[in-house]
Amino acid sequence: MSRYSAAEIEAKWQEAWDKAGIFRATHTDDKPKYYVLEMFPYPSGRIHMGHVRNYTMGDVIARYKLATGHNVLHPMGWDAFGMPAENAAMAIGGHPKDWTYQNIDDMRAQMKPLGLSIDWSREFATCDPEYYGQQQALFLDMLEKGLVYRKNAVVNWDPVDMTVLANEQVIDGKGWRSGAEVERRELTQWFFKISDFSEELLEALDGLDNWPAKVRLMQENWIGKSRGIEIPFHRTNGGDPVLCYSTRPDTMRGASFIAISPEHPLSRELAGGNAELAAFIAETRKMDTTEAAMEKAEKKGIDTGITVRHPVYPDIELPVWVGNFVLMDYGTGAVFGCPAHDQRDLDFARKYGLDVRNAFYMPGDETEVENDALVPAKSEKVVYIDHFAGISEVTSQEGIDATIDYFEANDLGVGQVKYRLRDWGLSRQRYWGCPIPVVHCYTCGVVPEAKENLPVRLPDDVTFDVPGNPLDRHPTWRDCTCPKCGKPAKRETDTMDTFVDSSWYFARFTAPRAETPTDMAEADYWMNVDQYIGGIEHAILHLLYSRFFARAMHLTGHLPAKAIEPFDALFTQGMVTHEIYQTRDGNGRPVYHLPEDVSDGKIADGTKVEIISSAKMSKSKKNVVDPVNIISAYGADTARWFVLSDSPPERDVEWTASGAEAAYKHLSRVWNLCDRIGVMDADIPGDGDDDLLREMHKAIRDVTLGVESFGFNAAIAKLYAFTNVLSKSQASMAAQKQAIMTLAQLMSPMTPHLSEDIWAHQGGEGLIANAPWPKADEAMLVDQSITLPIQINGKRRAEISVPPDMDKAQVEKTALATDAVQKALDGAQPKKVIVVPGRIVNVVI
RNA sequence: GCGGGCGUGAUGGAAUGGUAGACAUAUCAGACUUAAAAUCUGAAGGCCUAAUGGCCGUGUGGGUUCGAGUCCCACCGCCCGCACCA
Repeated sequence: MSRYSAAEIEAKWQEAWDKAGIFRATHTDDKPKYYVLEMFPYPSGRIHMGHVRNYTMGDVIARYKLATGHNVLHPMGWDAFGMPAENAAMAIGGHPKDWTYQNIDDMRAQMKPLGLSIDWSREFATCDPEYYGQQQALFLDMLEKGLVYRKNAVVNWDPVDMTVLANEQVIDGKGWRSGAEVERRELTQWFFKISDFSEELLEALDGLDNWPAKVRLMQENWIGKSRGIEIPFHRTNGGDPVLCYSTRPDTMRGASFIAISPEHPLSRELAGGNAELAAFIAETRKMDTTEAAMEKAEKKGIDTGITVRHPVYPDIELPVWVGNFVLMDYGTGAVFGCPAHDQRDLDFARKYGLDVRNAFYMPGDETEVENDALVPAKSEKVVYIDHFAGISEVTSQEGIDATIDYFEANDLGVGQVKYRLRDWGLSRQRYWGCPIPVVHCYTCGVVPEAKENLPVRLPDDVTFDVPGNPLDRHPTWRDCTCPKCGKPAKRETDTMDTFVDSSWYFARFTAPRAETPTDMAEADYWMNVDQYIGGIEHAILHLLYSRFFARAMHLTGHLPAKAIEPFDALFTQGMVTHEIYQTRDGNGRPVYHLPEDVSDGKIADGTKVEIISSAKMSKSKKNVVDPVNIISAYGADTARWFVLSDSPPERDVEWTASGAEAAYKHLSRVWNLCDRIGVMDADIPGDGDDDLLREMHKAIRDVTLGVESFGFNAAIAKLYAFTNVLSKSQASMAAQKQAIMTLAQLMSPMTPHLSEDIWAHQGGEGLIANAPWPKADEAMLVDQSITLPIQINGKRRAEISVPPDMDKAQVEKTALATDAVQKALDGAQPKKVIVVPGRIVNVVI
């Protein structure tokens, strides 16, 4: 008897698939196409279990679709630009390009043994000039269509390193390397006009039926449509009115101050003659640029001394403050504060001694607001106090609408629909990204690079020994000639946000070697992505940007109209987690240990480790398991089987050594089962063939349903159960052979190598990867009899065994005749009997 | 702070509003073995009971329903995103 040797069979079948070329995707019209895509990886150097889980899920779908007669496109590439390559160059020397391509080679080598059904002939990296050159062409087309423009925007500036910092490089308001206080600095930068598409991106969410509802909701909130009003507040002693935007104009009666952003033109103007104000504005510049930091920071303000008149209660004068919590990017950069109905405004008012005035009460409760703002739901009824539009007890929503109508009718303001969504700033002051293909001509100004000069290649001869962007100090690259007038010009030294690279790669996969960004015939055939799979962390930015890009590519003639929503179905998978093992050093600081260095809860020197509950695998906590080690110990099929079992795909899965071991044992059991069935006589008449085949058809039904609905864990549980039935079965060899071959087929999307081997062993024809998916026989799914639980007042008290097709009246009669029901009734009549056919009987007494 | 999600045995989890705990891990018992490992068989939510059986039980509190893990409301805890991380 042979033993299950994963290493041997996996290499063998991977070679067989390669030789047969069955995963090569070609455009043919005799089969329906199916495009399955997993979010491509950043080439950090090693694959991790999260990748294994993501690609295994995609592979299950791809292989299942192949077996169900589809022409499958399942590509893979590399999201290869980004900061880590530059950080590595700074930390350990070398060149970002060498580092990146080496990592890609390493990761491809680690990925191949997984046996994924990927068409490697379509592979590319976003840092290939062939890719980013096409991206530059796209950029120029978008520029021509007016989808790109320049404006000033704020960045995190490290005054010591003299460089722009990403948000993640700002720790507690300080630069991660220099430790210097980070400042906000304005630079002229390139923007995509995604805000022009706010309404469309919002409305189209409705059609994305196969996206998780939570992702659609998150995008809806991100776009943040609101109906409000712009109200000019006239200054009491002259000057331009202060234009405020509000979504709650119904609270106007409670307005007690105006707050403007530190970046508001009026703030800047006043700062000129007001040292205290100038200092305050300078202080707010030392806040980092993240929204979370802004929101969490203490709300501070300074009185400008200016006052404005309330538009409907002219005796009320409101002070104008500069507030660090007012965003210049949203609305008009100025708001009126209504402390009674907004907690933030209330805190601000209490801090600075400003008035608090209710605009409404709750019906029957005329208490003035003290410490808790009164913020009822918009659908709740409130009683407005002395409202100028004459309304009294209505919902807040009706109050808002009535107020806007009144303001518009009396020329006091203009109703406005606004979106929270801001334009997408794509400029990055970094080397390792796609160069923005424009030049700054000393004569003509900003001039797009000529298309025949693309790609604008990154120069290779750069160093990272001095801070800042190497492109900025590279004279031969930076200095160029103007494509328009031929006179001297300076190349744009900013590169593109890496989100640009990942916003259209799915389209490029349809024709990865095309001389234009896409080949319309191929894009028309392969688009859309039928199933997209990736992490929930991309729910907003990457997916929203891709939706915008698909529209932009349609407008510039690079995608057909049907592809403006590029992802038909989206699945967001959970993370792979692991326990954290730590000991303490002499100073009591934690020291982390790799799982492979811990046995029996101890490290090599015998010290006991503290176990911290499972968290996302991360290098810093050392709670990582290297897939390469797992594959060499147990094989790819075990790794694939385990990451799919136990947890539902959308939830986190905890990697445990015992779980991996169990997966391996199970696959060995299946292998041994196949071996046994192979060696016994095929003619032994058996017992219970019908029972075994009935279970087999149920397994076909359940596993098919599981694979189609991303219930991989449930499908695997069913496969365990069916294997248990088969291993105990006394059925004839013919029936057992049929059962094991079907089992191999049902397992083949998850454990393709083992399944091929069983298939070959049992004399199956060709490759199992090409074999048509089994179909469940309806007639075999019906049981001879079913067990119905009998409830009395909703509690289970008995059960009856009845034929599945017994009619309701007969079921009721049988149920009422049981001892438990008779005893409970004690001669009385039941109040009600509920019979749910095939499910349950409930007797209400 | 804002937006989104999750919460079920010792553990991971299963359950179209219809028998809560499928399947697996860990545990315990038995078989095989000189022994161990491996393998195979079986037990098992908690409490009470000799047993039959009963009571309790899906983060907490309330509600809808003949019936709630599932739907609604409030609260608690944990996780993710917040626009220059990918």
